[in-house]
Amino acid sequence: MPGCSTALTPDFLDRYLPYLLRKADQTLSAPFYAVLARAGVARSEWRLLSVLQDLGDLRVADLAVAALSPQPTVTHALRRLEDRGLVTKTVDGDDRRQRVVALTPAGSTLTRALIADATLLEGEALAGADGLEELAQRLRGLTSFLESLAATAVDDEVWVG
Amino acid sequence: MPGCSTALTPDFLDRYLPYLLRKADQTLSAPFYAVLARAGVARSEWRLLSVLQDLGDLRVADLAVAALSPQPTVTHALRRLEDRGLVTKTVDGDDRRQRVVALTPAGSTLTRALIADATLLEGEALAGADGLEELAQRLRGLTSFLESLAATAVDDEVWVG
DNA sequence: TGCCTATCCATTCGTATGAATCTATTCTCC
DNA sequence: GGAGAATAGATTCATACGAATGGATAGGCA
Repeated sequence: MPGCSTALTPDFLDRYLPYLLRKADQTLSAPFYAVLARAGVARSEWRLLSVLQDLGDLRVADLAVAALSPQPTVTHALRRLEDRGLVTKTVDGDDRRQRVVALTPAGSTLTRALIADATLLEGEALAGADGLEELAQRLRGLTSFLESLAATAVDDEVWVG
Repeated sequence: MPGCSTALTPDFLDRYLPYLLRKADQTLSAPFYAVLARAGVARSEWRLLSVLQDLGDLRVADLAVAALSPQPTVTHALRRLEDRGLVTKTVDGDDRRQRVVALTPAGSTLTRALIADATLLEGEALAGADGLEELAQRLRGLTSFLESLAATAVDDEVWVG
């Protein structure tokens, strides 16, 4: 009898926060992913567009951080978006290594439409669910807690080595 | 002046639950991803291993659902894991279309070690954070709420069309 | 039984991904 | 001012990804 059919860590996943977070994300996002597909926008591209719409023009590195994506992935996606005329990249005057990314009017229009759809779908999906603002608050709090920990760890490394 | 530098939907992301979920996941998981990289296990593979360890032997389709991954992605990853001797696939006796996936002893050993690391890292990261069990509870509740909605919607489609 | 449909999983194939690396530019400090 | 370190971002390239599809098996029904 091959394999180890007994679950040796029962309910690990059911208590493992990353799994729960990912599962909630996927379940909640599924309907919107269909919208994106119809619009011909990849998920990685949507992340860039929504960040730009929300935060305004950004350098590539800042965009990568805000969009939770690795920098090369951002550069690739930006080229696709640029080819479609949805964003522009302009060399920063002060530091010519830097490129400032901005939505074009067409990009902004598309993004605002997508955000409207996302908001609508989220509202529909979550109608009847309660404690959402508290959930959001907890998630923000958890993330900033973790980020402050990471910052402290980095500082420690600097001090130690 | 190219672009639309004004943010027309300020704070959309800061209220958009999928973004918050994803951000929390990435921030929390980052240290463990380094562990996976050292172990030579891809994230998609880790998801399969942890599900198998947690739930026991599964058919490919069930594995895909539980691991939150598309079925072809699961099939690809399973081949890699099989090549490394971490899982086995056996044809089900009753229904010969089905393949039952099981961890090998080596796969189970590796997975238990990874789960131990994950648990340890999560514990370290979350030490000092409070209200975690409530957060987990809310996430489970949100997901099952969304899933019941989706089930209802599917039923509706059946009735209507 | 024979046919039609549904289901399970594998495969194909074009594209996206991201680790590693490279180039260009700026900063630091003597 | 010039050498070396540091940083921004582009590029390369091997690989993973997943939508679409195919092949095999099972179920339903005449």
